[in-house]
Amino acid sequence: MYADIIIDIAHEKLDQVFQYSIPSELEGVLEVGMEVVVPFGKSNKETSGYVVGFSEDADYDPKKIKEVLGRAERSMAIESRLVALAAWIKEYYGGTMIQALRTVLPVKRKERVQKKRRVRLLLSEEEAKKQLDICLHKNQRARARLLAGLLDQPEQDYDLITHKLNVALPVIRALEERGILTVVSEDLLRNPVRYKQAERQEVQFTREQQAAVESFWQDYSGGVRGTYLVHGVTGSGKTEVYMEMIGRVVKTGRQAIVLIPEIALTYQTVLRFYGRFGDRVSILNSRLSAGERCDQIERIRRGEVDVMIGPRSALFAPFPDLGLIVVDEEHEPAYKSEKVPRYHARETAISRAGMEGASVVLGSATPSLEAFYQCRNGRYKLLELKNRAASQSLPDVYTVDMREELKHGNRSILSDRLKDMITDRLQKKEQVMLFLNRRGYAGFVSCRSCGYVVKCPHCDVSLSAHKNGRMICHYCGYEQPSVKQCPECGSEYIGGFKAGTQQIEDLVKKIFPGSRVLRMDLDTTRSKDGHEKILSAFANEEADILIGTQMIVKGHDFPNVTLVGVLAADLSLYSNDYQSAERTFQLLSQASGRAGRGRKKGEVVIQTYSPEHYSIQTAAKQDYQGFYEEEMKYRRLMGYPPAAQLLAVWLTGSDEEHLKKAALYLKEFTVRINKGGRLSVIGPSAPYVSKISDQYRQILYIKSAEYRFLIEAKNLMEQYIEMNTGFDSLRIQFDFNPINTT
DNA sequence: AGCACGCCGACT
DNA sequence: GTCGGCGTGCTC
Repeated sequence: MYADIIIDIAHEKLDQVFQYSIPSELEGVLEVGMEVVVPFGKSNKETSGYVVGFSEDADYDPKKIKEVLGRAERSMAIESRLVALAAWIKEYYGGTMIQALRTVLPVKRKERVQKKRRVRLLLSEEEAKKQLDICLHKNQRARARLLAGLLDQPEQDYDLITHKLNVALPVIRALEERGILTVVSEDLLRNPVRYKQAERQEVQFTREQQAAVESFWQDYSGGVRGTYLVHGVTGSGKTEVYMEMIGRVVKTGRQAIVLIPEIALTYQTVLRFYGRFGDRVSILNSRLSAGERCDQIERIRRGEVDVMIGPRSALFAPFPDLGLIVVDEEHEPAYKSEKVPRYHARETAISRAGMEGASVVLGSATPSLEAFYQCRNGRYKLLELKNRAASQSLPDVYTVDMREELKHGNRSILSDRLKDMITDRLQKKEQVMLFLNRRGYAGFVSCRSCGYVVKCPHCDVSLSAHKNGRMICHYCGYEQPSVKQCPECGSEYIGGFKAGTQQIEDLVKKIFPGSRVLRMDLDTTRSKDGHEKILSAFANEEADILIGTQMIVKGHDFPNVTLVGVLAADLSLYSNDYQSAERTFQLLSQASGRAGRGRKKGEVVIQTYSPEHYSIQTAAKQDYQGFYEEEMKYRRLMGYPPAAQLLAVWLTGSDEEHLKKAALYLKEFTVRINKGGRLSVIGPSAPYVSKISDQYRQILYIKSAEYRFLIEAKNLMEQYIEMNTGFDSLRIQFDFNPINTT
């Protein structure tokens, strides 16, 4: 029995597992995640490392394997628990242990950055020049380079010098001994987040809010830990509920993490938390510099922080006694990591909470099917907020059948009804949002006359039109030629959707001359703060109409918006993945939630070619349960999550033929290991984007009733890939219950 | 990262 | 020949 140990994740060259034998006194004592001391290198220097696993036999010359010396003196309990979480992530999502550790312990590498080292020249220019001559004379090239560099600029960054001048540590040390230069390390723990005094608004809880808090607190104070789903409509005051729960947990001396999708981390949200918890709140986000982030971690270590707010990565805040993790907007695809390990923050939060005796509170207006499914199973507890807190009423929603518009001879993107309503709002000096639903659009083909969409006969997802005139299913690889006529009604109005936000802007300006129009999409938000500028201009009523893609439906309340128009609601409905209906329901619900956030009542117009589709009908009625029931029927029938579990295996390589062959071999292997028909294998096939910068891609799907069978299959595939050199030139990644974010 | 090894030019 | 500096490669 050997222990697999990682020495130091800070350095890439040590980015591997080292095997050590276990002395008898440590047998049974060592656990995954434990910090140990081992002899390392030629001088057997005592170094600390983490146990990341165990193996029966040696992968290395057994004569050279050394023994673990013992447990680390001041082994930090928090880090051990995070390493254990990394081990769980590796097992659950695939990838290497090092990748998992990097995800979980990003702090380690920053410890050095904190002690920023600088090299300072101690001699005068004259003396230094003399030294430089001596060095040149003695042919000490590295020293000369260093001196010349310092003559240029007497004080420089240590890392900069070692990299740019290509000087190694011994050179610097030698000169330091001679009193020519000195290495200064400054400890810069900068001030924590700029704390602004925010007045705390006293809130009166609604009966629903109160009930949700008490239901949670009754369990928590009674020692019961669990997972809760707060299902609350937009404007129902979910944040207040979280803050009350957190406040009570913090009072017991434990800490809390609040996860939010990165884009939703607005200044306003943070201010509300500051208002309540003062400077015992900290934030982590991508806008903080590496140093600032490191300081926040240090503050956590010193016990100066009770509440950490941040995106996905904030989940790994090293709190000593974590009591609660809140995952707001739990359904957001941003919670799924797009890098290996492709972990899902919701599931990982639940796993961490389980390890540390904490509870988890999920929140959403449109819960993911996964989360609601667990409520139905009784694994999560459902807490409902059905009414808006400020007693605003929910908007009225109308659907417009665009097939009828075509019949009446209106071939424009805007329906007559929407045009009339926009005219009305312009007169009343109220504002309008037009939302073009382009999420997940992947070239599906539909009939504008009857709404028919060409689908894969095996997978029940829409086919993608490719430039070669063929239509392909990206799940199983089924292919057929493009259609010129609708197979259903024979109409020639069949094809892909072509209009973008630019065309809509032009059209709106033409139909409503004199109206002030703002457009928000990737083009107009490219500049720094472009996003914020457009939204605040619209909030200041500098424009009447805001046109945009899904980015306009998130956050920001515009009290004067009384009309929201959803154009082409179908675009996300027929994107070629199994979650398209769920995405559509979420987007339509969110878009509707933007209307009528002020005193005036809001209205929503949904334009669609498929008004009969359940995701559109239930979204119009704001009927989540109805949607859930219908969607689960489809997921059960097709064996998609959460009714079953799905594993995507991505293969990437530069040689297309070799890649395809390897994908087939891997498929055959999975068929061989499929004991008792627990797995069903689909593909391999080319994904919608089948080539990125000359790297071809293939994808293989494996379905199973239970997640653990997929983990088993993943582990066996990893072994198989490791053993067969044919896979060496390829990159293979596992993605459990994949989420399509394109 | 930190250490040893081995190459290569300079000098007793 | 030997000494010392500097690049390179390895660490279970």
